[in-house]
Amino acid sequence: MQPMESSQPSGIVRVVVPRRVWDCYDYAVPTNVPIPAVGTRVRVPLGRSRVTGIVVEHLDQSGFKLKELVKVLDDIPLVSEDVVELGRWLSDYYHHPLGSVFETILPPGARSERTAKTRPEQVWALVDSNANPKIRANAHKQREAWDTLVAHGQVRESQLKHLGIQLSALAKFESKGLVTRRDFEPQFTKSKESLVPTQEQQTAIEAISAKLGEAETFLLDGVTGSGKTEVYLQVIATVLRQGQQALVLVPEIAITPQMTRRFEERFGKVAVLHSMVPNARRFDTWAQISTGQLSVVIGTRSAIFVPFANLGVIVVDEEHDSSYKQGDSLRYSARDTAVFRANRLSIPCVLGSATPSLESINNARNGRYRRLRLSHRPGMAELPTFHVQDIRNTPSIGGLSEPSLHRIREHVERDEQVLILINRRGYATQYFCQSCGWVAMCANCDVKLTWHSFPDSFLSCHMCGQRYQAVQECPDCGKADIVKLGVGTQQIEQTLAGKFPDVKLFRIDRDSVSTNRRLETQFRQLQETHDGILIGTQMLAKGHHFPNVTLVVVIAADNGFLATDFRGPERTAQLIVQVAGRAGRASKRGEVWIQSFDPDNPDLNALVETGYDGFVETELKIRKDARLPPFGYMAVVLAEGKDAGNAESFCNEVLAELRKTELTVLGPASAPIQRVESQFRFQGVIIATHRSELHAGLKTVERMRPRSSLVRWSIDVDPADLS
DNA sequence: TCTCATGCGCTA
DNA sequence: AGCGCATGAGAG
Repeated sequence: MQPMESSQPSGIVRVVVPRRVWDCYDYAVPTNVPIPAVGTRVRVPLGRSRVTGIVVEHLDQSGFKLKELVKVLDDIPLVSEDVVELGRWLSDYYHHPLGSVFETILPPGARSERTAKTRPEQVWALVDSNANPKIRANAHKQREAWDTLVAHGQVRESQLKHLGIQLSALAKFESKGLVTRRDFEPQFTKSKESLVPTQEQQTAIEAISAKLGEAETFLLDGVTGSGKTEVYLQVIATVLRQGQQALVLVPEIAITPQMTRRFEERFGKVAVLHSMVPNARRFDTWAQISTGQLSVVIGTRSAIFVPFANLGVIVVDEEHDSSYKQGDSLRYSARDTAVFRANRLSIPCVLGSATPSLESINNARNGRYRRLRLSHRPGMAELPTFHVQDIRNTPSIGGLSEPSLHRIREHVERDEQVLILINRRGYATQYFCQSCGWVAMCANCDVKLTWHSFPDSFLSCHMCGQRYQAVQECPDCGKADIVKLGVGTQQIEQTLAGKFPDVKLFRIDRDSVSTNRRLETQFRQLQETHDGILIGTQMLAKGHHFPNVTLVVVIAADNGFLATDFRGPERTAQLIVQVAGRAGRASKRGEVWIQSFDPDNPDLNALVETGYDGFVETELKIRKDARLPPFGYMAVVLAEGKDAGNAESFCNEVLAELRKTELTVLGPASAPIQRVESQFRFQGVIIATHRSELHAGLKTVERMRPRSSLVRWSIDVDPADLS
C-alpha cells in the first residue's frame, strides 16, 4: 500500500485493539480503500507498533489527529454486528476493559494477518480408476500421489498432508482430466428417525417452537434420562427448516462425543468448537458459520461468541454447570451471555438441566423464564431413594463406615454394581506428620499439597502444579511419622480391595484416567460386566450411564454442605443428584446412602426427604435470609501482588470508594487461598439489593489503577465461588 | 497491554 | 556522569 500523507480520508473508523484498555481508537481510511464493515479485522498503528483490531463503528469526524489504517484483513467481517454489541455489553456488565473483552471474544489465531478460509473443503476423485497416466519416471512425488489416489479412490483436502500428496500434483491431474474436484459434503446418513416424543416432550417442543423469533428464555427442567436432548433436536430441526442456524453450548468436551454423534446422525453436518480444536481450524469454522455454510454448532463456553449469519435458537445444556463461568481475565458466564444474546436477537434460549441452578429456578419463579418440566424417564428406572448414614461414633475403615461396607457386600453378592462417590471439592489427600503436626505445603501458594501415588509417590500443588518429592522423614522434627490424611479414591480402593478381593474395582479420577480415551475404555469395560465397584469423583456426574449400579455411597458430602462458600451446598446437591440419576435401570430401583457427620443439616435432610426440589426450597430460604444470590447481587474485588502490603492497601482503596455508595462492602480480607504463585491475594465482597446499584457502584471504581504496576486486580461479577 | 520518558539511588 | 530499575502516562 502506498503512503498517503496528503490524501483526504474516505472515512473514519473506530477500532478496538487487543490491549487491556477501556477506549477505542479512531483511524482514517485511505481514499482508495473501501470503508471496512463493522466487525472487520484491520491492521492499525498503535504507538510504535502495529496491532490487529476490530472495526466497531463508522464516524464522520473525530477530535483526534488520525493515523491511517494499514490494511483491511477480511473481505467479510470476522465478527458479526451483534457480537460487537455483545462485547460492549460484556465490558459494561463485567466492568472489564473493552480491548481485553475482545481478546477473549476472538478465536485464537485471529490476531495473525491470515484471512479465514470460507471456501468449503475440497475433495479430489478419480475420473477413471483404471486410467494409467503417463508420469515421468523421475516425478516420484506424482507417482506416489497417483498410487495413493488409486488406493483411496478419492482424497479430502484435510488428508493431503497425512497422505503426503502435494496440491501441485493434484492440480496437474486435474488439468489432464484425470481427477475431478468438488466441494466436500459430509455423508448424510439420512437421519435416524426422530424418536416419538412423550407427552411431556411434545409439550416442551411445542412450547418452544411456538416462540421461535421471540425473545423468550425457557428452563427445561428434566430429570436425567427424561430426554432433554430429543427436545433440543426437534426444536433445532424446526429452526433449520426455517433456514436458520442453531447453537448448542455444553459444559465440557468430555461429554460431547455422544451428544455430537446424536446431532450428526440427525443433521449430518455439525460444527464442533472447543479448546482442543486447532486454532487454524477454529478460525475457519468461525468464518464458515458467519457465511452460513454451517448451520448447527456445538461448543463449549467460548462458542457463545461465534458470529452467526442467521441464528434461530441457543441451547445451554446442563446450565447449572460451573464451567460456564470463566475464572480469570473476563469473568463472564456463558449461560448468562447466551440469555442476553438470544434476547437481543429476539430468539428463544433454552436452558436445560436435571438440577437447575438456584438463579434459574428463581428466574422461572419471578416470570423471567418459562419453566418446562420433564419428570418421566421413558424406559428407565424410577430415581433411586435417598438415605443418610449417620457416621458419628461409627467405626469406619479407610473412609467407609461399617454399615456402608455391609450394604456394599449385600449388593455385590447379588451381582449388582456399586458406585462410591467422593466429594473431592476442597478435599484431597494430605501429607501430615503425626508427631509434630507438620503438613506439606506449596512453597509458592498457601495450599496444602496433595499426595499422589501414580506414577510414583509425589506431592503436587493443585494451584500452580508444582511437584515435590514425597519425603519419608518430617522436615520439621525429623521423625518418620508421616501419614496420608483425608479420603482419596486410592485409599478407598485399597480398603475395598482388602474387603472384596474377588470383585473388580474401577477407579475413575484425574490421576487414574489422564486421557479421555482411557476414560471411555474404563466406562466401556464397566458397562460390559455385571458386577464391580466403581470409585470416583465428580467426573462420574457427566455423560455416562451405569445401568447395573443399584447402590451409590456418597463420601465426604459434609465438605460441601458445610462449606464456607455459599454455593457449596448447591454444588454438592447437584453432584449427588446427577450421579444418582445415572445409576439403575427399569427393573431395579437403586438406593443412595450419604455418609454424614452432620445428619441434622437442613439442606441434607431436605435433599434426602424431598429430593432436589425440596433441597431447593430449603436452600432458597437460607439464601433469602442471608441476602445472598439470587436474592442479593454480588461481586468480588480481588487484588494480588508479591508485596502483601501493596495488594491489601489497594484492595482497601477500592473498597473505601465503594463504601461511599449504598452497597454492603465486606473486607478486605485474605482470599480463601491466601497466596498463589507467590502472589498475596486480598479480596472484598460486595452485595447489593438491586442489580443497578451494584453496577453503578462498580462503575465508580472500574478504572482505578494501583499505584504499583506489580499489583493486579479484578472485579468478578456474579462470582461462581468465593476463592 | 505495551512502550517510552522520567527520575531516583547507586557506583565511580 | 552513567546505569538499572521502578513509576506513570499515553496510545487515535
